[in-house]
Amino acid sequence: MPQASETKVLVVPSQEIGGRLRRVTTAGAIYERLHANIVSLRMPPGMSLQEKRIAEDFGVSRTPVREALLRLSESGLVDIYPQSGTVVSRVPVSAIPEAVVVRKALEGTTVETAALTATAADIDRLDAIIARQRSHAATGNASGFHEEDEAFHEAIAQISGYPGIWAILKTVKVQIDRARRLTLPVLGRMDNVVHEHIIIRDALAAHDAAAARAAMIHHLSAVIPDVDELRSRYPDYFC
Amino acid sequence: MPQASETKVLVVPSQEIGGRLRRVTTAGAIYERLHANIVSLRMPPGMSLQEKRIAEDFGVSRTPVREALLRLSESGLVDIYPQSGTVVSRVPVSAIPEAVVVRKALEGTTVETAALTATAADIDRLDAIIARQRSHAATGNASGFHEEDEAFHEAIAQISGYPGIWAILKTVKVQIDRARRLTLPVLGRMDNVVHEHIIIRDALAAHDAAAARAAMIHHLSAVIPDVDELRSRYPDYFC
DNA sequence: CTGTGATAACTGGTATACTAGTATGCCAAG
DNA sequence: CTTGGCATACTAGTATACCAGTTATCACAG
Repeated sequence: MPQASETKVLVVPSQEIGGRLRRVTTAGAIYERLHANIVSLRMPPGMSLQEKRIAEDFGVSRTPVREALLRLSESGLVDIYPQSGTVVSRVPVSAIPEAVVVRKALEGTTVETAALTATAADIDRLDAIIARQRSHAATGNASGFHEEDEAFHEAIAQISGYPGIWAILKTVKVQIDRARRLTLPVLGRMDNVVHEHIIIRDALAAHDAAAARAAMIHHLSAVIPDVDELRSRYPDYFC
Repeated sequence: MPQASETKVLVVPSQEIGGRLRRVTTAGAIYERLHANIVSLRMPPGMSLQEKRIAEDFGVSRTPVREALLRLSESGLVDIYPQSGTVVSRVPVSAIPEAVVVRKALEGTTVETAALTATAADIDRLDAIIARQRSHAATGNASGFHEEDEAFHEAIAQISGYPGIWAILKTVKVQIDRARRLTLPVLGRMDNVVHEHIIIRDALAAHDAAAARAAMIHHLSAVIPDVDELRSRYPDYFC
């Protein structure tokens, strides 16, 4: 029962320094936690959730828990059946290819634009991310690797001048990430990813929009999880 | 005070027949209403909202109102300042060009794919939509026209086999629509839209993916509101 | 043994009460 | 007249209580 790992009482920092003057809210903190648990599959698809139970685990009332669950349901990570129950959503198999298509369309555009506008400082930023990612690949730090992977793609969106596109991509990526988490991390794949990132970086540095787009499309095509195989191995996790 | 138009008590149908077994919830109904009011600018950007006030107007408690406002804040239509207040969000000017870019990228892809897969029945469906839209243009029915416009673009997403992409587009379109609502409806523009739709339809019928994409990109480029002009005319509505 | 219906034990939805930050305006001190 | 500080009247965030469906159970009739 994965939820048992949440028995510790939630601690909400009274103030968040992060530039924003926005207070960290209990509901938001719970959202973050549940979100992380679902994406990491510690709360697997199909797991039933109860507002009351979660509230007790976190040591808060049902209200903030409820708000967190509502947000998660908007993200498609939980399904709420009124008066009946709430479950961690199964990964909709149809969403996987769709998500890949969206990524190709959107990231193809951002990387193309970024190729035209990238400055030397931008390239330096990408190099720093790639360096960190390479070291994580060397030490087999999968979560750190994934973090820098996201940073790389987000950075390109920012360089392109369309940072809001990354927000869209994050919500789309989530389903892909859940499916990918089921495939055992292939160590060799990490090195490939780094290599593909470097190709993209080089195209950006050379201001070659077409090459950048092609490299990005290729990169995104290489990471499609084999849905059929996953579906047969974890039938309960998909729908 | 636009909110005065909401003094009538909210009526929640006890059951929704719409195929889904999902009960219509008070919070959902309030969300729909507020969403419509914001997009239609009956609640203009910058207007301050209060949970208590809205709850009284609808004749319900604060809870469902609060849930509706939380969903709206996720959609970027309201800004919630904890312990301070809630306002209808200003249209972020930077979001307009970004939204157009997203539409081009995503709809360029869907229309391209749809060109390859469209059946005769699909084309008939588009023709029906176009016919209705033309009649709305003739009678000057702006809201009906807009409805069919959305139906046209949604239909293409469905034909392409990526219906989920339309869900993304809806959330993106909302800011464009708010800005566009400020420009007086140009009657001539409606006829242009119908004409552009027909060009897209013809390309789909001919299974010409490249022409379809080009027609869609052109169509989407033609409807960009003049942000600078709007900004100077309605300074309070943008940020 | 099996199908069926009353019922009890859940679920999430809503209403209300309370807490704790925030903005505002008044008043006094300079 | 300006300005600093404090009292007050807000706001949204959270806790609790209650309501209305849904589902599972189990006794009982066939």
